[in-house]
Amino acid sequence: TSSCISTVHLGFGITSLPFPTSLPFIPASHRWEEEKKEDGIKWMQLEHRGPYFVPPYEPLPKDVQFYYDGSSTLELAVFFQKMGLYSLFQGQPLSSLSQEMTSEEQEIIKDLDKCDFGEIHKYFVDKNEARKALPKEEKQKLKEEADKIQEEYGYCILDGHREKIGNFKTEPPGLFRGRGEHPKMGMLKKRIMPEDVIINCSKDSKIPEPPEGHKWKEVRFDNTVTWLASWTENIQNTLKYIMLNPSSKLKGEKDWQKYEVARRLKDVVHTIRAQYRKDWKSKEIKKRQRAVALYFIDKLALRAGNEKEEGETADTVGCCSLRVEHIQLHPQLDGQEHVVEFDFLGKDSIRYYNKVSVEKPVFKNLQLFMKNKDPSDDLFEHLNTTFLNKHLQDLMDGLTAKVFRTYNASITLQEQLKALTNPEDNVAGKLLSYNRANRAVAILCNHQRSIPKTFARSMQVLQEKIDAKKKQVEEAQEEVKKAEDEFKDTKEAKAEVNVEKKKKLLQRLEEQLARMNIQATDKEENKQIALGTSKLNYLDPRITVAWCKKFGIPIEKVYNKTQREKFAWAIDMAGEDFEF
DNA sequence: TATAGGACTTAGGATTCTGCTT
DNA sequence: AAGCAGAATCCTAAGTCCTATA
Repeated sequence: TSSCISTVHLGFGITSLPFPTSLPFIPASHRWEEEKKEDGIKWMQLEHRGPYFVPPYEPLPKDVQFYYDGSSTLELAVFFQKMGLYSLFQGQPLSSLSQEMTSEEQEIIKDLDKCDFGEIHKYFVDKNEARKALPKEEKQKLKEEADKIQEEYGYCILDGHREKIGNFKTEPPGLFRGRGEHPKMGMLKKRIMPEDVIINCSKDSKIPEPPEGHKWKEVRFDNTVTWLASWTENIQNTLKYIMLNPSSKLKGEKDWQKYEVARRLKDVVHTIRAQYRKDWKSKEIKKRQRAVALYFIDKLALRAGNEKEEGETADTVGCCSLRVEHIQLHPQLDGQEHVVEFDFLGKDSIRYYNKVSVEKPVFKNLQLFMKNKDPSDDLFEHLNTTFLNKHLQDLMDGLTAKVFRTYNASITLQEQLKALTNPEDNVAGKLLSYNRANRAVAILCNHQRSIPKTFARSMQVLQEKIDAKKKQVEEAQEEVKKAEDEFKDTKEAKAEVNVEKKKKLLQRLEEQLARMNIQATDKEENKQIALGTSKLNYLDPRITVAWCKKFGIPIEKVYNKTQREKFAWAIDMAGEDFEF
């Protein structure tokens, strides 16, 4: 049941949603008039230039050779070294690659260890160096050329407005790099040709021209979807799309709608929690499994966990697809009762590791679900995301498993901001509180990043600065003492002034040291946590906007240009008393 | 009811840019 | 001018959830 978009003229062109928001929206400007759209209709006019095709393969100069015991050059060899994947394939069979080689090549190339990419590698390293060393004017020229492409292909017209496109370039051919232990790692991703591409636009628009001598696979006029072009990629045989940038009205509206659904969950979440607690004792095992899974999704912000085709992707799971081997039960652990230890790979093969004390019925149910099962058996064998989401839909219109993540993330930010922000703090102190609130959410959602390569070094630099500052503080302390002694001896006014002066200096240095220590703590706490994902996808931007307004923080301190563009709707809409 | 296909959001890593220090 | 670190941006994989079909 998709929501119908009705028409109310809102400031920067966001049409209103079918459900009311708690705050009146005061239009900042009337940029355009909207026509009412029917249910499921996404646009009335769509015009664009089609995708920008990445430059064709450039053969290597004759003197740059790929060697295999003897010698031969092929495009594949270039991908190999260019993507730095060679080492991943050493000692492995060439099965996925052999289909890309000519039979002649297959006859020759049997063993990757005998492949010599040295010259090709050097060629690209040199080329890269040369590019970096280019004079300023040359670099400027390249920049202008890129800007021109962006200008020509990077925008479309949607319902009379020029909108930025998110990804207007076709993906270049290369070796597929999946995340984690991906069975298709290293397969050749084919070049996208115009003949592969479906164009979507409006009938009466200027239909994009395919590149000289080529044809589109199809041109269609489907205004029930938002994509501009699509093609099927050859690795997983799935569709890829060209879509609008998050700054666009279409995406902004959708984003707003997402948070409104999450806010509606806020009103009923207590009922839902009462319901699943009741269901823990249901006679039907299926209901019990659903209730325990929902508890995890709510409490731990786990993803739904759809089934995946085995052997096609890395072995990762979400809530419904958890297996017995992914949890361990501890009746007692570290002074806590009913502890569940989670250890599994989630989206992007990011490890989820957590020890959680759960309510007793949950623990008992888990023991029941695990009884007489192998480690590789499903924990919730009667459950899947369809069944769970159907149930959620009955509990609230538009409710699905992922709404809990949005809801819990946003409500956590709001609560944490309330708890952590000290009105007496300066801007830097308040921003630290904001980051901490943001971090609480990132931890909840398990948004991780690899520790930056430069982390240890930059931490060391900071530590050295702290040590130096400590020394300064100590010296200043001695200075104060010296000055005090002198004053005691002489009782001169000049000496008294000096004491005050030294004390002030000491105080300033101590403050600087405290700030540095905070910075170091912040850095350390943040090294493995990615704040960006929650900020961009889970936190209702109106909470942030309201917080900024309330405490006089300039919005640029928390949102960069791109983020301000994406959240333009919220910046216009939210007052300081906005409540999620 | 199961499955496949389709459309869309969410995700972390790689690359590029920026602004500072040396 | 070069070198660097951190921020911003780009890239595209990997999820969710819906609909159509058998």
